[in-house]
Amino acid sequence: MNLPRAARRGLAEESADRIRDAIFDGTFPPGAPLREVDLARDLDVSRGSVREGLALLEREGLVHSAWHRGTTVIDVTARDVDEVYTVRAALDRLAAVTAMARASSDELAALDEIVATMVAEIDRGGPHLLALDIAFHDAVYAASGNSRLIQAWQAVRSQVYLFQLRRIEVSQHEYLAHVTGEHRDLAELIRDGDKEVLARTAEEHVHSARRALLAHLARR
Amino acid sequence: MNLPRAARRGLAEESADRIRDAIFDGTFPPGAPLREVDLARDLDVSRGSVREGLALLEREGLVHSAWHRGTTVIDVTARDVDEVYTVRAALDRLAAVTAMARASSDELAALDEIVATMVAEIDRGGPHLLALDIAFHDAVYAASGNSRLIQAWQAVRSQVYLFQLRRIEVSQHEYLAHVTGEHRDLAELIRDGDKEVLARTAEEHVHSARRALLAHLARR
DNA sequence: CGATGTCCGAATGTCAACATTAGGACATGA
DNA sequence: TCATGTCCTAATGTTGACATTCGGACATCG
Repeated sequence: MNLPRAARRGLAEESADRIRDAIFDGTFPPGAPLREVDLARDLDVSRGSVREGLALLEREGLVHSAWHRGTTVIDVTARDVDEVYTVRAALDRLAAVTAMARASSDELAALDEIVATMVAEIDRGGPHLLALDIAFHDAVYAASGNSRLIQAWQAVRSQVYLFQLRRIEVSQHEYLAHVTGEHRDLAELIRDGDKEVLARTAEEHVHSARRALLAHLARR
Repeated sequence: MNLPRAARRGLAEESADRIRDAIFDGTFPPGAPLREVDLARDLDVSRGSVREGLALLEREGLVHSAWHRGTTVIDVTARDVDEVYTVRAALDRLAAVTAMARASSDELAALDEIVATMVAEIDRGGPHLLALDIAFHDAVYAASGNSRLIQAWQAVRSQVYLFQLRRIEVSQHEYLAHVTGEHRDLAELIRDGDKEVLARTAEEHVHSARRALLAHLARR
Protein backbone atom coordinates (compact mmCIF):
# COMPACT_ATOMS: atom_id res chain seq x y z
CA MET A 1 0.00 0.00 0.00
CA ASN A 2 1.09 3.54 -0.61
CA LEU A 3 -1.34 5.85 1.11
CA PRO A 4 -0.56 9.48 1.91
CA ARG A 5 -0.27 9.97 5.63
CA ALA A 6 -3.63 10.84 7.25
CA ALA A 7 -2.63 14.35 8.20
CA ARG A 8 -4.61 15.86 11.03
CA ARG A 9 -5.10 19.59 10.64
CA GLY A 10 -5.00 22.40 13.12
CA LEU A 11 -7.25 25.38 13.56
CA ALA A 12 -4.82 27.56 11.63
CA GLU A 13 -5.28 25.59 8.41
CA GLU A 14 -9.00 25.36 9.00
CA SER A 15 -9.18 29.13 9.40
CA ALA A 16 -7.08 29.67 6.30
CA ASP A 17 -9.51 27.53 4.28
CA ARG A 18 -12.53 29.48 5.46
CA ILE A 19 -10.93 32.85 4.81
CA ARG A 20 -9.69 31.74 1.39
CA ASP A 21 -13.20 30.69 0.41
CA ALA A 22 -14.56 34.01 1.65
CA ILE A 23 -12.05 35.82 -0.55
CA PHE A 24 -13.02 33.74 -3.59
CA ASP A 25 -16.74 34.24 -3.11
CA GLY A 26 -16.36 38.00 -2.84
CA THR A 27 -16.99 38.44 0.88
CA PHE A 28 -13.58 40.10 1.06
CA PRO A 29 -12.95 41.90 -2.24
CA PRO A 30 -9.43 42.87 -3.35
CA GLY A 31 -7.97 45.47 -0.99
CA ALA A 32 -10.30 44.63 1.89
CA PRO A 33 -8.74 44.57 5.38
CA LEU A 34 -8.73 41.27 7.25
CA ARG A 35 -8.93 42.14 10.95
CA GLU A 36 -7.76 39.46 13.35
CA VAL A 37 -10.30 40.21 16.09
CA ASP A 38 -13.26 40.16 13.70
CA LEU A 39 -12.15 36.93 12.04
CA ALA A 40 -11.45 35.29 15.40
CA ARG A 41 -14.96 36.15 16.56
CA ASP A 42 -16.63 35.01 13.31
CA LEU A 43 -14.68 31.73 13.11
CA ASP A 44 -14.89 31.17 16.85
CA VAL A 45 -11.17 30.62 17.31
CA SER A 46 -8.43 32.52 19.06
CA ARG A 47 -6.57 35.37 17.44
CA GLY A 48 -3.40 33.29 17.45
CA SER A 49 -4.93 30.69 15.16
CA VAL A 50 -6.34 33.32 12.82
CA ARG A 51 -2.95 34.99 12.75
CA GLU A 52 -1.28 31.74 11.77
CA GLY A 53 -3.94 31.13 9.14
CA LEU A 54 -3.36 34.56 7.64
CA ALA A 55 0.36 33.76 7.50
CA LEU A 56 -0.49 30.68 5.43
CA LEU A 57 -2.57 32.78 3.04
CA GLU A 58 0.32 35.20 2.76
CA ARG A 59 2.51 32.29 1.73
CA GLU A 60 -0.01 31.67 -1.06
CA GLY A 61 0.22 35.31 -2.10
CA LEU A 62 -3.52 35.85 -1.55
CA VAL A 63 -3.04 38.47 1.14
CA HIS A 64 -0.38 40.96 2.08
CA SER A 65 0.56 42.11 5.55
CA ALA A 66 2.86 44.75 7.01
CA TRP A 67 4.22 45.51 10.47
CA HIS A 68 1.51 46.81 12.74
CA ARG A 69 -0.66 47.65 9.76
CA GLY A 70 -2.57 44.44 9.41
CA THR A 71 -3.43 42.12 6.57
CA THR A 72 -5.34 42.99 3.39
CA VAL A 73 -6.50 41.06 0.34
CA ILE A 74 -4.16 41.61 -2.61
CA ASP A 75 -5.11 43.95 -5.40
CA VAL A 76 -5.64 42.82 -8.98
CA THR A 77 -3.67 45.31 -11.02
CA ALA A 78 -2.20 44.75 -14.46
CA ARG A 79 1.22 44.51 -12.85
CA ASP A 80 0.12 41.80 -10.43
CA VAL A 81 -1.37 39.75 -13.25
CA ASP A 82 1.75 40.18 -15.34
CA GLU A 83 4.05 39.11 -12.51
CA VAL A 84 2.07 36.05 -11.53
CA TYR A 85 1.57 34.72 -15.04
CA THR A 86 5.18 35.33 -16.02
CA VAL A 87 6.40 33.23 -13.11
CA ARG A 88 3.72 30.64 -13.73
CA ALA A 89 4.78 30.25 -17.35
CA ALA A 90 8.30 29.32 -16.27
CA LEU A 91 7.01 26.90 -13.62
CA ASP A 92 4.47 25.27 -15.93
CA ARG A 93 7.13 24.79 -18.56
CA LEU A 94 9.39 22.98 -16.11
CA ALA A 95 6.52 20.94 -14.67
CA ALA A 96 5.35 19.79 -18.08
CA VAL A 97 8.81 18.79 -19.27
CA THR A 98 9.57 16.97 -16.02
CA ALA A 99 6.20 15.24 -16.06
CA MET A 100 6.87 14.05 -19.59
CA ALA A 101 10.08 12.41 -18.40
CA ARG A 102 8.76 10.87 -15.21
CA ALA A 103 4.97 10.45 -15.28
CA SER A 104 3.60 6.97 -14.60
CA SER A 105 0.80 5.57 -16.73
CA ASP A 106 -1.62 6.15 -13.85
CA GLU A 107 -0.68 9.80 -13.73
CA LEU A 108 -1.09 10.14 -17.48
CA ALA A 109 -4.51 8.51 -17.24
CA ALA A 110 -5.51 10.99 -14.54
CA LEU A 111 -4.79 13.85 -16.97
CA ASP A 112 -7.01 12.30 -19.63
CA GLU A 113 -9.78 11.78 -17.13
CA ILE A 114 -9.75 15.43 -16.10
CA VAL A 115 -10.00 16.47 -19.75
CA ALA A 116 -12.92 14.08 -20.20
CA THR A 117 -14.65 15.56 -17.17
CA MET A 118 -14.12 19.01 -18.69
CA VAL A 119 -15.96 17.97 -21.83
CA ALA A 120 -18.91 16.73 -19.79
CA GLU A 121 -18.83 19.89 -17.70
CA ILE A 122 -19.07 22.17 -20.73
CA ASP A 123 -22.46 20.71 -21.66
CA ARG A 124 -23.73 21.67 -18.23
CA GLY A 125 -22.71 25.31 -18.57
CA GLY A 126 -19.36 24.82 -16.87
CA PRO A 127 -19.61 26.21 -13.35
CA HIS A 128 -16.80 23.92 -12.16
CA LEU A 129 -14.63 24.38 -15.20
CA LEU A 130 -12.10 26.61 -13.49
CA ALA A 131 -11.67 24.09 -10.66
CA LEU A 132 -11.00 21.40 -13.28
CA ASP A 133 -8.55 23.69 -15.06
CA ILE A 134 -6.57 24.09 -11.84
CA ALA A 135 -6.92 20.39 -11.02
CA PHE A 136 -5.37 19.52 -14.38
CA HIS A 137 -2.31 21.59 -13.59
CA ASP A 138 -2.18 20.20 -10.06
CA ALA A 139 -1.96 16.77 -11.64
CA VAL A 140 0.87 17.84 -13.96
CA TYR A 141 2.84 19.23 -11.02
CA ALA A 142 2.16 16.10 -8.98
CA ALA A 143 3.44 14.00 -11.87
CA SER A 144 6.67 16.00 -11.91
CA GLY A 145 7.44 14.49 -8.51
CA ASN A 146 9.39 17.59 -7.46
CA SER A 147 8.10 18.80 -4.09
CA ARG A 148 9.90 22.14 -4.35
CA LEU A 149 8.30 22.74 -7.72
CA ILE A 150 4.92 21.91 -6.21
CA GLN A 151 5.58 24.39 -3.40
CA ALA A 152 6.44 27.10 -5.91
CA TRP A 153 3.20 26.36 -7.76
CA GLN A 154 1.22 26.58 -4.51
CA ALA A 155 2.71 30.03 -3.94
CA VAL A 156 0.91 31.29 -7.07
CA ARG A 157 -1.96 28.82 -7.39
CA SER A 158 -4.51 30.75 -5.33
CA GLN A 159 -3.64 33.99 -7.08
CA VAL A 160 -4.20 32.33 -10.44
CA TYR A 161 -7.57 31.10 -9.21
CA LEU A 162 -8.55 34.58 -8.01
CA PHE A 163 -7.47 36.22 -11.26
CA GLN A 164 -9.17 33.65 -13.49
CA LEU A 165 -12.39 34.04 -11.51
CA ARG A 166 -12.62 37.66 -12.59
CA ARG A 167 -11.81 36.79 -16.18
CA ILE A 168 -14.51 34.16 -16.43
CA GLU A 169 -17.07 36.43 -14.78
CA VAL A 170 -17.06 38.56 -17.90
CA SER A 171 -15.76 36.69 -20.91
CA GLN A 172 -17.00 33.20 -20.19
CA HIS A 173 -17.65 32.43 -23.81
CA GLU A 174 -14.05 32.82 -24.91
CA TYR A 175 -12.87 30.70 -21.98
CA LEU A 176 -15.25 27.85 -22.78
CA ALA A 177 -14.14 27.87 -26.39
CA HIS A 178 -10.48 27.21 -25.64
CA VAL A 179 -10.03 25.35 -22.34
CA THR A 180 -10.75 21.80 -23.35
CA GLY A 181 -8.68 21.88 -26.52
CA GLU A 182 -5.65 23.45 -24.94
CA HIS A 183 -5.57 20.98 -22.07
CA ARG A 184 -6.11 18.03 -24.37
CA ASP A 185 -3.12 19.18 -26.42
CA LEU A 186 -1.00 19.44 -23.30
CA ALA A 187 -1.99 15.97 -22.12
CA GLU A 188 -1.12 14.47 -25.51
CA LEU A 189 2.22 16.26 -25.70
CA ILE A 190 3.13 15.05 -22.22
CA ARG A 191 2.27 11.49 -23.18
CA ASP A 192 4.38 11.44 -26.30
CA GLY A 193 5.46 14.67 -27.90
CA ASP A 194 8.60 16.62 -28.62
CA LYS A 195 10.21 18.11 -25.53
CA GLU A 196 10.79 21.51 -27.13
CA VAL A 197 7.28 21.69 -28.54
CA LEU A 198 5.82 20.79 -25.17
CA ALA A 199 7.93 23.44 -23.43
CA ARG A 200 6.77 26.14 -25.82
CA THR A 201 3.15 25.02 -25.70
CA ALA A 202 3.06 25.00 -21.90
CA GLU A 203 4.46 28.53 -21.82
CA GLU A 204 2.11 29.76 -24.53
CA HIS A 205 -0.87 28.26 -22.71
CA VAL A 206 -0.14 30.56 -19.78
CA HIS A 207 0.73 33.59 -21.83
CA SER A 208 -2.55 33.44 -23.74
CA ALA A 209 -4.42 33.41 -20.43
CA ARG A 210 -2.34 36.38 -19.33
CA ARG A 211 -3.18 38.37 -22.44
CA ALA A 212 -6.89 37.61 -22.12
CA LEU A 213 -6.90 38.74 -18.53
CA LEU A 214 -4.94 41.92 -19.21
CA ALA A 215 -7.29 42.83 -22.05
CA HIS A 216 -10.19 42.32 -19.68
CA LEU A 217 -8.60 44.57 -17.06
CA ALA A 218 -7.83 47.32 -19.57
CA ARG A 219 -11.47 47.39 -20.68
CA ARG A 220 -12.69 48.74 -17.35
CA MET B 1 13.66 60.45 -3.70
CA ASN B 2 12.93 56.77 -3.90
CA LEU B 3 13.87 55.18 -0.61
CA PRO B 4 12.60 51.79 0.48
CA ARG B 5 10.26 52.11 3.40
CA ALA B 6 12.03 52.02 6.77
CA ALA B 7 10.60 48.69 7.80
CA ARG B 8 10.59 48.02 11.50
CA ARG B 9 10.93 44.34 12.33
CA GLY B 10 9.28 42.16 14.91
CA LEU B 11 10.70 39.54 17.23
CA ALA B 12 9.60 36.80 14.86
CA GLU B 13 11.90 37.99 12.07
CA GLU B 14 14.68 38.62 14.55
CA SER B 15 14.32 35.08 15.89
CA ALA B 16 14.27 33.67 12.36
CA ASP B 17 17.55 35.46 11.59
CA ARG B 18 19.27 34.06 14.67
CA ILE B 19 18.06 30.53 14.06
CA ARG B 20 19.00 30.71 10.38
CA ASP B 21 22.53 31.76 11.29
CA ALA B 22 22.73 28.93 13.82
CA ILE B 23 21.76 26.46 11.10
CA PHE B 24 24.37 27.84 8.72
CA ASP B 25 27.17 27.75 11.29
CA GLY B 26 26.44 24.14 12.17
CA THR B 27 24.87 24.63 15.59
CA PHE B 28 21.83 22.82 14.23
CA PRO B 29 22.99 20.25 11.67
CA PRO B 30 20.61 18.78 9.06
CA GLY B 31 17.91 16.72 10.73
CA ALA B 32 18.31 18.37 14.14
CA PRO B 33 15.09 19.14 16.06
CA LEU B 34 14.29 22.77 16.78
CA ARG B 35 12.35 22.80 20.05
CA GLU B 36 10.26 25.87 20.68
CA VAL B 37 10.79 25.98 24.46
CA ASP B 38 14.57 25.69 24.20
CA LEU B 39 14.80 28.34 21.49
CA ALA B 40 12.48 30.66 23.39
CA ARG B 41 14.69 30.38 26.46
CA ASP B 42 17.95 30.86 24.53
CA LEU B 43 16.68 33.82 22.51
CA ASP B 44 14.82 35.29 25.49
CA VAL B 45 11.56 35.59 23.60
CA SER B 46 8.17 34.00 24.01
CA ARG B 47 7.29 30.71 22.37
CA GLY B 48 4.82 32.49 20.12
CA SER B 49 7.50 34.59 18.52
CA VAL B 50 9.80 31.61 18.05
CA ARG B 51 6.92 29.71 16.51
CA GLU B 52 6.29 32.50 14.03
CA GLY B 53 10.00 32.70 13.25
CA LEU B 54 10.11 28.97 12.54
CA ALA B 55 7.16 29.42 10.19
CA LEU B 56 9.22 31.99 8.27
CA LEU B 57 12.11 29.55 8.00
CA GLU B 58 9.71 26.92 6.75
CA ARG B 59 8.67 29.34 4.02
CA GLU B 60 12.36 29.47 3.05
CA GLY B 61 12.47 25.70 2.94
CA LEU B 62 15.23 25.56 5.58
CA VAL B 63 13.14 23.62 8.09
CA HIS B 64 10.23 21.25 7.95
CA SER B 65 7.44 20.87 10.49
CA ALA B 66 4.55 18.48 11.02
CA TRP B 67 1.44 18.50 13.20
CA HIS B 68 2.34 17.98 16.83
CA ARG B 69 5.72 16.63 15.89
CA GLY B 70 7.76 19.77 15.86
CA THR B 71 10.21 21.40 13.51
CA THR B 72 13.48 19.94 12.22
CA VAL B 73 16.27 21.18 9.98
CA ILE B 74 15.91 19.78 6.45
CA ASP B 75 18.08 16.93 5.28
CA VAL B 76 20.58 17.21 2.46
CA THR B 77 19.91 14.19 0.31
CA ALA B 78 20.63 13.83 -3.38
CA ARG B 79 16.93 14.18 -4.06
CA ASP B 80 16.71 17.47 -2.14
CA VAL B 81 19.66 18.89 -4.04
CA ASP B 82 18.20 17.76 -7.34
CA GLU B 83 14.79 19.30 -6.61
CA VAL B 84 16.11 22.64 -5.44
CA TYR B 85 18.57 23.13 -8.28
CA THR B 86 16.08 22.04 -10.93
CA VAL B 87 13.61 24.68 -9.77
CA ARG B 88 16.35 27.24 -9.38
CA ALA B 89 17.52 26.68 -12.95
CA ALA B 90 14.07 27.58 -14.26
CA LEU B 91 13.83 30.64 -12.00
CA ASP B 92 17.35 31.87 -12.81
CA ARG B 93 16.63 31.52 -16.51
CA LEU B 94 13.53 33.69 -16.23
CA ALA B 95 15.25 36.21 -13.97
CA ALA B 96 18.20 36.61 -16.30
CA VAL B 97 16.06 37.05 -19.41
CA THR B 98 13.76 39.52 -17.68
CA ALA B 99 16.70 41.43 -16.23
CA MET B 100 18.19 41.72 -19.71
CA ALA B 101 14.99 43.35 -20.93
CA ARG B 102 14.44 45.69 -18.00
CA ALA B 103 17.64 46.34 -16.05
CA SER B 104 18.66 49.98 -15.57
CA SER B 105 22.26 51.04 -16.05
CA ASP B 106 22.64 51.34 -12.28
CA GLU B 107 21.52 47.77 -11.83
CA LEU B 108 23.92 46.58 -14.53
CA ALA B 109 26.74 48.45 -12.84
CA ALA B 110 25.89 46.76 -9.55
CA LEU B 111 26.43 43.37 -11.20
CA ASP B 112 29.85 44.40 -12.46
CA GLU B 113 30.80 45.68 -9.05
CA ILE B 114 29.96 42.40 -7.38
CA VAL B 115 32.09 40.55 -9.91
CA ALA B 116 34.94 42.97 -9.23
CA THR B 117 34.59 42.37 -5.51
CA MET B 118 34.75 38.64 -6.19
CA VAL B 119 38.08 39.02 -7.93
CA ALA B 120 39.47 40.93 -4.95
CA GLU B 121 38.04 38.35 -2.59
CA ILE B 122 39.75 35.45 -4.33
CA ASP B 123 43.17 36.89 -3.55
CA ARG B 124 42.26 36.86 0.12
CA GLY B 125 41.34 33.17 0.13
CA GLY B 126 37.65 33.80 -0.47
CA PRO B 127 35.81 33.32 2.82
CA HIS B 128 32.98 35.59 1.68
CA LEU B 129 32.84 34.29 -1.87
CA LEU B 130 29.62 32.35 -1.37
CA ALA B 131 27.89 35.42 0.06
CA LEU B 132 28.97 37.36 -3.03
CA ASP B 133 27.75 34.56 -5.28
CA ILE B 134 24.30 34.78 -3.70
CA ALA B 135 24.41 38.57 -3.72
CA PHE B 136 25.04 38.51 -7.48
CA HIS B 137 21.93 36.48 -8.07
CA ASP B 138 19.96 38.64 -5.63
CA ALA B 139 20.90 41.58 -7.84
CA VAL B 140 19.76 39.80 -10.99
CA TYR B 141 16.41 38.99 -9.41
CA ALA B 142 16.08 42.55 -8.15
CA ALA B 143 16.76 43.82 -11.67
CA SER B 144 13.96 41.65 -13.02
CA GLY B 145 11.55 43.85 -11.08
CA ASN B 146 9.14 40.95 -10.59
CA SER B 147 8.25 40.66 -6.91
CA ARG B 148 6.64 37.23 -7.33
CA LEU B 149 9.79 35.97 -8.98
CA ILE B 150 11.83 37.38 -6.10
CA GLN B 151 9.53 35.59 -3.65
CA ALA B 152 10.01 32.30 -5.48
CA TRP B 153 13.77 32.83 -5.34
CA GLN B 154 13.61 33.51 -1.61
CA ALA B 155 11.80 30.19 -1.16
CA VAL B 156 14.93 28.36 -2.35
CA ARG B 157 17.67 30.89 -1.58
CA SER B 158 18.50 29.69 1.92
CA GLN B 159 18.52 26.09 0.80
CA VAL B 160 20.97 26.95 -1.97
CA TYR B 161 23.16 28.68 0.60
CA LEU B 162 23.06 25.65 2.91
CA PHE B 163 23.86 23.23 0.11
CA GLN B 164 26.68 25.30 -1.34
CA LEU B 165 28.23 25.64 2.11
CA ARG B 166 28.76 21.88 2.22
CA ARG B 167 30.14 21.84 -1.30
CA ILE B 168 32.71 24.51 -0.60
CA GLU B 169 33.74 22.86 2.65
CA VAL B 170 35.32 20.08 0.65
CA SER B 171 36.06 21.10 -2.91
CA GLN B 172 36.91 24.74 -2.46
CA HIS B 173 39.53 24.66 -5.19
CA GLU B 174 37.11 23.78 -7.96
CA TYR B 175 34.66 26.44 -6.77
CA LEU B 176 37.29 29.17 -6.75
CA ALA B 177 38.35 28.24 -10.25
CA HIS B 178 34.98 28.79 -11.83
CA VAL B 179 32.91 31.32 -9.87
CA THR B 180 34.32 34.57 -11.12
CA GLY B 181 34.35 33.63 -14.77
CA GLU B 182 30.84 32.26 -14.82
CA HIS B 183 29.38 35.32 -13.16
CA ARG B 184 31.31 37.68 -15.39
CA ASP B 185 29.88 35.86 -18.40
CA LEU B 186 26.37 36.19 -17.03
CA ALA B 187 26.80 39.89 -16.36
CA GLU B 188 28.06 40.50 -19.89
CA LEU B 189 25.27 38.49 -21.48
CA ILE B 190 22.66 40.39 -19.49
CA ARG B 191 24.18 43.70 -20.61
CA ASP B 192 24.16 42.86 -24.29
CA GLY B 193 23.92 39.28 -25.42
CA ASP B 194 21.56 37.01 -27.26
CA LYS B 195 18.42 36.15 -25.35
CA GLU B 196 18.58 32.45 -26.14
CA VAL B 197 22.26 32.19 -25.28
CA LEU B 198 21.66 33.95 -22.00
CA ALA B 199 18.76 31.64 -21.16
CA ARG B 200 20.84 28.54 -21.80
CA THR B 201 23.86 29.93 -19.95
CA ALA B 202 21.84 30.82 -16.87
CA GLU B 203 20.39 27.32 -16.76
CA GLU B 204 23.75 25.68 -17.34
CA HIS B 205 25.32 27.78 -14.57
CA VAL B 206 22.91 26.17 -12.10
CA HIS B 207 23.12 22.68 -13.52
CA SER B 208 26.91 22.63 -13.27
CA ALA B 209 26.60 23.56 -9.59
CA ARG B 210 24.05 20.80 -9.17
CA ARG B 211 26.33 18.20 -10.70
CA ALA B 212 29.30 19.29 -8.58
CA LEU B 213 27.23 19.03 -5.43
CA LEU B 214 25.74 15.64 -6.32
CA ALA B 215 29.22 14.28 -7.08
CA HIS B 216 30.32 15.53 -3.68
CA LEU B 217 27.39 13.85 -1.95
CA ALA B 218 27.95 10.54 -3.76
CA ARG B 219 31.57 10.48 -2.62
CA ARG B 220 30.65 10.01 1.04
C1' DC C 1 6.92 -14.92 21.52
C1' DG C 2 4.40 -11.68 18.77
C1' DA C 3 0.37 -8.66 18.66
C1' DT C 4 -2.48 -5.58 20.95
C1' DG C 5 -3.92 -2.35 24.65
C1' DT C 6 -2.90 1.12 28.14
C1' DC C 7 -0.45 4.53 30.31
C1' DC C 8 2.80 8.66 30.67
C1' DG C 9 5.98 12.39 29.67
C1' DA C 10 7.50 15.77 26.61
C1' DA C 11 6.55 18.41 23.23
C1' DT C 12 3.36 21.26 20.34
C1' DG C 13 -1.45 23.54 19.72
C1' DT C 14 -4.63 26.99 21.64
C1' DC C 15 -6.14 30.73 24.23
C1' DA C 16 -7.06 35.38 26.43
C1' DA C 17 -4.72 39.23 28.88
C1' DC C 18 -1.27 42.79 28.38
C1' DA C 19 2.15 45.93 25.66
C1' DT C 20 3.20 48.46 21.71
C1' DT C 21 2.47 50.78 17.49
C1' DA C 22 0.54 53.42 13.43
C1' DG C 23 -2.01 56.96 11.77
C1' DG C 24 -5.56 60.23 12.15
C1' DA C 25 -7.81 64.26 14.82
C1' DC C 26 -6.92 68.21 16.91
C1' DA C 27 -4.53 72.21 18.63
C1' DT C 28 -0.81 75.43 18.19
C1' DG C 29 2.20 78.79 16.13
C1' DA C 30 4.45 81.28 12.36
C1' DT D 1 -3.09 78.79 5.43
C1' DC D 2 0.31 75.65 6.05
C1' DA D 3 3.67 73.22 8.80
C1' DT D 4 4.55 71.16 13.14
C1' DG D 5 3.67 68.95 17.52
C1' DT D 6 0.54 66.34 20.70
C1' DC D 7 -2.71 63.39 21.99
C1' DC D 8 -5.97 59.19 21.36
C1' DT D 9 -7.84 55.05 19.64
C1' DA D 10 -8.10 50.98 17.20
C1' DA D 11 -5.64 47.68 15.66
C1' DT D 12 -1.53 44.44 15.81
C1' DG D 13 2.64 42.42 18.52
C1' DT D 14 3.89 39.74 22.59
C1' DT D 15 3.48 36.87 26.46
C1' DG D 16 2.66 32.95 29.85
C1' DA D 17 -0.89 29.62 31.29
C1' DC D 18 -3.72 25.81 29.87
C1' DA D 19 -5.28 21.91 26.55
C1' DT D 20 -4.17 18.46 23.32
C1' DT D 21 -1.44 15.23 20.89
C1' DC D 22 2.28 12.07 19.69
C1' DG D 23 5.07 8.12 20.33
C1' DG D 24 7.47 5.14 23.23
C1' DA D 25 7.56 1.99 27.53
C1' DC D 26 5.34 -1.28 29.72
C1' DA D 27 1.86 -4.69 30.69
C1' DT D 28 -1.42 -7.97 28.96
C1' DC D 29 -3.39 -11.53 26.17
C1' DG D 30 -3.63 -15.08 22.67
